[in-house]
Amino acid sequence: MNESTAPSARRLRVAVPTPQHAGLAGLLDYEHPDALPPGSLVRVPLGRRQVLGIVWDDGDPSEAPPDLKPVAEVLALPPLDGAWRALLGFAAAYYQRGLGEMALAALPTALQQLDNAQLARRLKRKPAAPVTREAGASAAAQAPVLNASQQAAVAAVQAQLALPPQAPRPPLLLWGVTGSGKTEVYLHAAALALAEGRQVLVLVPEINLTPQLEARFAARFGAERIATLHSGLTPPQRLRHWLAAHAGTATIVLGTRLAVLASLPRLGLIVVDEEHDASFKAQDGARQSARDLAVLRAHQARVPVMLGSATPSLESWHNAQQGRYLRLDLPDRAAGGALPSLRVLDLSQQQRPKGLRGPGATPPPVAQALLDAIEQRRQRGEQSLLLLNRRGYAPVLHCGACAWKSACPHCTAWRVFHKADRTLRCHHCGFTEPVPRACPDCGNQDIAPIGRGTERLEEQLQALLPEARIARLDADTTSQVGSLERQLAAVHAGEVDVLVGTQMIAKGHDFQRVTLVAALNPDGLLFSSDFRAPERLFALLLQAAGRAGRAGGRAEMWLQTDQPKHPLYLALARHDYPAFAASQLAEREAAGLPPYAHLALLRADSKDPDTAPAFLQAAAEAGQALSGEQAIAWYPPVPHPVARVADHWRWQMLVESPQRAALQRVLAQWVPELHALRRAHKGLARWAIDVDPSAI
DNA sequence: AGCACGCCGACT
DNA sequence: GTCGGCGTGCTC
Repeated sequence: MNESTAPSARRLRVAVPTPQHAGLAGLLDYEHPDALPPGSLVRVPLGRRQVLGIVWDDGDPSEAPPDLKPVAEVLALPPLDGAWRALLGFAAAYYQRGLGEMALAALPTALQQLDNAQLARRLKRKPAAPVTREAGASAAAQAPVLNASQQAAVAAVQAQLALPPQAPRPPLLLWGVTGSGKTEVYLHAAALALAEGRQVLVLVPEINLTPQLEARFAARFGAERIATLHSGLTPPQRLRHWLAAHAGTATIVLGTRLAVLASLPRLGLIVVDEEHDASFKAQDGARQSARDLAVLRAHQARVPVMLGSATPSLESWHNAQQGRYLRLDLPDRAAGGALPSLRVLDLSQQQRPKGLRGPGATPPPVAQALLDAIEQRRQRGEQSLLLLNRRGYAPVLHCGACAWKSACPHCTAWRVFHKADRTLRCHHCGFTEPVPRACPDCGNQDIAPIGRGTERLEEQLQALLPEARIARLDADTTSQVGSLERQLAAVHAGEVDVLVGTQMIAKGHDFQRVTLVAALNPDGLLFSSDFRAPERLFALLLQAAGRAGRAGGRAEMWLQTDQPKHPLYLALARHDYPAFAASQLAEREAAGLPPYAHLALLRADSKDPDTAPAFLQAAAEAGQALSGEQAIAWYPPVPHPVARVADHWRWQMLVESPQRAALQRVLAQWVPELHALRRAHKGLARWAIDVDPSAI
C-alpha cells in the first residue's frame, strides 16, 4: 500500500459529556485526517446524537478499537491550554466524576449549539482593545494611598509575582473585618498582575455581590476589560464573556463559583473574596469547592492566590497556623469608625413590650429595651436593621383542637404560612396550596400560626411602632428582577426607618445611615447538628455588625438570646475571631472533623423507603471489604436530616480518614463498585459522592 | 445523562 | 387498532 496517497487517519482521544454513571472512562476514540492539538474543541457523534468534545490527547495506536467514527467538525477556536486541562483532570479525579462530564460542564452551554459560521461572527465582534501595560500602571498610581498593612499585603502579592516559576507560593490569607480595605488590596494586587500583561480572576460568593465589585474594578481599570461570569447571565451573554476570557481580551474575570473553571490563558492572579462563604461549595453536579479549586489552580499555574475574609474558614485559618498559608492582617477599619459594640440581651430577663403581654400572647419579637432603641434611632433619623433568618409569616400552622399541623405531603417538613398570598408553601419541594379556612382534619376554625418569620415580624413591629416606616428584604420580596436594587435604593434614600430581613441583608451592602443592627433569634444555629453551624453563625453576625454605619461613631449591634454566656457570643462581643477559631478547632480535632479529618459523603435517594438505605448498606460493606487502607472509617447509613423530599427518601453514609490521600485512593477503588451495586438496587433514584461535604 | 428499543394499558 | 408508560441497554 502506498502510504503517501492512503488517507492515514489520526486517532484522537476525546473527552465527551458522558457521566461516569454510564460506565465509560470518559475518553472516547475518534479519527480525524489531521493531527489536532490537545484542547481543540470538536463536534463528534455519540450514539445517535452529536456532542461537543475536547481533544485530550493522541491515543495509543496499538490499542485502537477497529471502527472509529470520524470527528464531525473542528471548532474554529484556540484550543484549551494544558493548564486548563490539568485543572479539569485533577478536579474530575478528586471529585470522583467523569472527565468529560466535568470538562464539558465548565464550558458555556451556548457553545454546543454554535457552528463555525456563527462562531466566526461572534469572534469578529471584538470587544475594545485590552488596556496597555502603561495604562494599567497609571491606573494603579491614581489609586488611594494604602495604609501600612494594606501595603504589606500588596507587597506579598508583588513578591510572589516576581518569584521564579518553580518557587513555592503559599496562598495568601487576607484577614480583615468589613471596612478594613480588603477590596483596595485586591485592586492594587490586580494592577500588578495586569501590568505584567496577565489576567486576574476574582471570585465572589453570590451574584448579588458581583455588580458592586464590578463597579469598583471598572472605575479603576475600565469596564471594557472586565468579563463577568455567573449563572444570572443569559446563554449568549455567558458565551460572549467566556470567549472574551478564553481569547484573553478580558483581563479581569469576575464571577461566582462557576468562574473558577473559566479558560484563562494568561492567568496571573486569583482573588477569592469572602473565602469562608458556603456558596463556594457547589451543592449539585460534581459538588466541587471553588475556593479549593482556586487554590489548586493558582498552585498549578504558579501564580499568587489571595483569600480574603473577616472570618476565614477554619480550614484556611488552620492552614495559616500550620504555615501552609501566609496570613496577612488588616487590623484597622480603614474607612474610619470602629466596629459597632455588641450588646447581648438576655431574653429571659427582658420585659415584654406593652401590647403583647398576657397569657396566650405571641412571644414578643423584640424586647422592650430594643424596641426603645429602635424608636430612638427613628426619631434621630437613623436606621435600624433587624436580622431574622426565617422567611414567611410563620414556619408552621397548628390546629388548636386536634393535632393537625401544616405538614408537607411530599416531605418530612412543615409547610410555611405565607400571609401575603395566603398560601402554605413547602420550602423544600415547592408544593403550594391555599391556606385552609378550617382544620383539614377536624373542621375546627381555630388554626393558628406558630413561630415567626420575617413577614410576621414586619407586621408585629408595625403594630408596636405605628409611626415607623418598615421594609422587608428577603427571598420573597426580591424574587422579581430589579426589586432588590429598588429596595436597597429606598433604604439608601432614607425612605425606610427599619429594615427587616433574612441573612440577605447581612451580605455585602453598606448602609451608611444604619446605626443599629439586631439579630433577633440566632440561637437556633448554636445547637444545629451541622458541624459548621457555629462558624457560619459567627461569620453571619460579624458580617451583620459590619453593615452598621462605618461613618457614624455610635453604631451598636444587639443580640437577643437565651444563651447570653455562650462562648461564641462572648468571643463575638470582643470581636475576637482568633479565640473563636481556636475553640472551634479544638472541638473539631476532638471530634475528628475537618480540617483534622477528611470526609466524603455517599448520598442516595429512592422513591420507596428501603432501597436507598439498602444500597448504602451494601456500599458500606463493599467499602469495608476494600483492601489495604487502614486509616479509613466507614460509618453506617443514616437518614438525611430532612429524610424525605419530593416523595424521595434520602439517606447518606460517611467515609472519613485523617489522610486526604488515603481517602482519595479508597474512593477511586470504591466508585467502580458503586456503579455495579447500583444495578443490583433497581429502585434507586440517584446516588452521588460528595467529597469534602459542607455538612453531614 | 440522553436516547433508543421494547413490550403492556387507556384513548382517537 | 395506536399513543405512551418507563424498564433495559448502549454510546468510541
